[in-house]
Amino acid sequence: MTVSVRDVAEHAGVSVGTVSNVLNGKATVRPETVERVLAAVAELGFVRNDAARQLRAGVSRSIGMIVLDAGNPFFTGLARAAEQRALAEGRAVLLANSDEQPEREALYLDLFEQQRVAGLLISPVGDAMDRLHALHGRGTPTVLVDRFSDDPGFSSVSVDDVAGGRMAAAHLLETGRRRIAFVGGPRRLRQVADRLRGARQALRGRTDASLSVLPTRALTVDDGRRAASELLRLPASDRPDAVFAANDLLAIGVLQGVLEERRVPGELAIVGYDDIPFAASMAVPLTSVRQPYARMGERAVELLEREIADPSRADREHVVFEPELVVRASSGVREPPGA
Amino acid sequence: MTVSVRDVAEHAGVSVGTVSNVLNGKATVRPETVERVLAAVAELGFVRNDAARQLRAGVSRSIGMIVLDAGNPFFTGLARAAEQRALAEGRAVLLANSDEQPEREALYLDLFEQQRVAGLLISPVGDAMDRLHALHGRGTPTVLVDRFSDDPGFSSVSVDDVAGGRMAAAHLLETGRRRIAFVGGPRRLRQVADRLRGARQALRGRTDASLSVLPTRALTVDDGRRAASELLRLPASDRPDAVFAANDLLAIGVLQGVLEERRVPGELAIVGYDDIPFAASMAVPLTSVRQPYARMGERAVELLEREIADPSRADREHVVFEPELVVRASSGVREPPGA
DNA sequence: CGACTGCGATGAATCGTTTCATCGATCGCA
DNA sequence: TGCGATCGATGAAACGATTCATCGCAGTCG
Repeated sequence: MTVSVRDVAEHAGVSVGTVSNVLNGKATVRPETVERVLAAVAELGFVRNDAARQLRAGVSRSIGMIVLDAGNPFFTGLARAAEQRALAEGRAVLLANSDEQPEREALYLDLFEQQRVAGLLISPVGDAMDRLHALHGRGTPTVLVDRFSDDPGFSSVSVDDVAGGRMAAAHLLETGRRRIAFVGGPRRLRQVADRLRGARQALRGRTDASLSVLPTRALTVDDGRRAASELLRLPASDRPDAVFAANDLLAIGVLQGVLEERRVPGELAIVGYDDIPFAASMAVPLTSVRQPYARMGERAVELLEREIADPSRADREHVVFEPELVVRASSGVREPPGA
Repeated sequence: MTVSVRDVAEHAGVSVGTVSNVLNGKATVRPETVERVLAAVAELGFVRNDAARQLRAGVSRSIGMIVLDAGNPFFTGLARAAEQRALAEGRAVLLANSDEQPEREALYLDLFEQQRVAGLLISPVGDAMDRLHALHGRGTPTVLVDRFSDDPGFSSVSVDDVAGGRMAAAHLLETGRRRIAFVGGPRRLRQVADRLRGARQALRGRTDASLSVLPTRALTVDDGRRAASELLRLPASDRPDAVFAANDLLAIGVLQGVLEERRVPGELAIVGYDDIPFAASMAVPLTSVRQPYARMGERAVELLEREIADPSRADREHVVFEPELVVRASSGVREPPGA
């Protein structure tokens, strides 16, 4: 049924070892022999069996990447940059989506470890550190993405989410808002917890302002809509005058839900997080905290390559990027012309 | 270094065959033996080597999926639905992004074939049919996605893009537009060619209306912006009064580029394609042609499973979904309340 | 002329799992 | 008691590519 190196060898009148050498570009084969082998490969339609190769070689040439939400442009941008960088290194990136569910994350971790991927990039759901340690200890190079690792065992690439949260809340305070609602969840996601923490820091010591928390099940547009309808059901006296959403998808959902009944930004200012490409062109352009996702993806692959090349534990590195506040109309500030 | 079944067998005091039987849930093992083996597995931290398993079994349990643009919410939605459906079947989906580039597509086709994936879902870039035939002939079950196959060799799941294009253009004509510009490319993408063809059909026989074509390099927001600046550079007499964009990303780009200088929809109506979740909440909510991506993804996996189960060539099937026009403000029609 | 060198090519051993023919023990039944 | 059937368990063979010790041969040198 399947064509193997043995068939190719026979057809070309050489040994299997020679076929393998040709396939792998070893220098010790005479040009005319190379040609004969390649002709046989083409004629028989031979396709290398990667399982057999890997079995012998020990590891694959792919790296696995597990993101929290493949539907979020932030993560697809991150993945795209990582893929680009990895292809330059001759590696493919296999993308998996944990969907913020620990079970799905576990499933893909198993899959990737069984496949003996060369390395792993992951935005952990939150309680996966034990599993990751185990996997890491068994020899899978791992880099945490969008997650600062206090753990010296892992390299990581992250953005200072506490600072980002602080910037968002400070901006709202500066522009006169006093009743801020944080919309986001689940709390086990570090990103969510940190952004909330940052917002709390900005409020610290301010007796004239308050921060309430409206938890969501996930970070999606739908959850944002649901949050909006909850906000609208509140009696006017309890209603916030600003929303800080844990990411742009939520912010967009809130915007959609609130837009018909309430004036944004007049009565309700909105700030999101991630500055996804769509944020700028919303019905009310969204103020957001920008993360340099392209550089993050590249840097993550670079750290991973370094660990793959030398798994000695000496040189773990934690790269922390600074977020940047991008002010647009949704927070009630005139959009600067040309922005 | 690595722990193998042999080590587990030794540690549990059984044979390798028994370990394998336990691992695969074969019924012929005594419960207490099962327990002993599982204990050894846990204690030694054994992780099955998928390469070896596949080598023996012949094919993997994953299916490969190659999409044109992982940054497009339409494709991520499609992939997500496919993944959901495949997980129910006990299979993982490995997602790859051809980025509309034939070379990247070829690279991932090679990768997936070498990995002997159980099946393949693909939105081909356009000129890949020869390669696909070869791969298919060598035994990889394949289903074309978002691409009607005139080719009886492949099952396919698609939307009638010609009808979609017709609907979009007809809508613009009905609402009084006469100078329509089609923005999209590259033409080798069947989706682009078909939507344009549909638009042409709607214009057929109309001497009072015209359709010009503004080609783009790809289907991205950036290309849409570029197209917008080209449109704005035209002398007023040549300027179109409507744009039909080949997908929503382009349409959003056009909207962004045009918004400051020109009134949408007054002077320029815009219709997009895909109805991605962000379309409804744009600065000017986007009229678009909706595709049922979730059902498409599910159906594609179902067709693929059928072909995996029985690769006999009798029952290729071509599922064609009907698109649906969703009218919003960007085409100059009042958005119905509550929509 | 014989020993030596280096180039090309060889093919058996190897990776870790699954499969399957086989075996020993236990049990039921005549 | 003896025979076959059943249940659990065994372990060698097989999957297909890569590796590496080895070999034949031609050319070179002393």
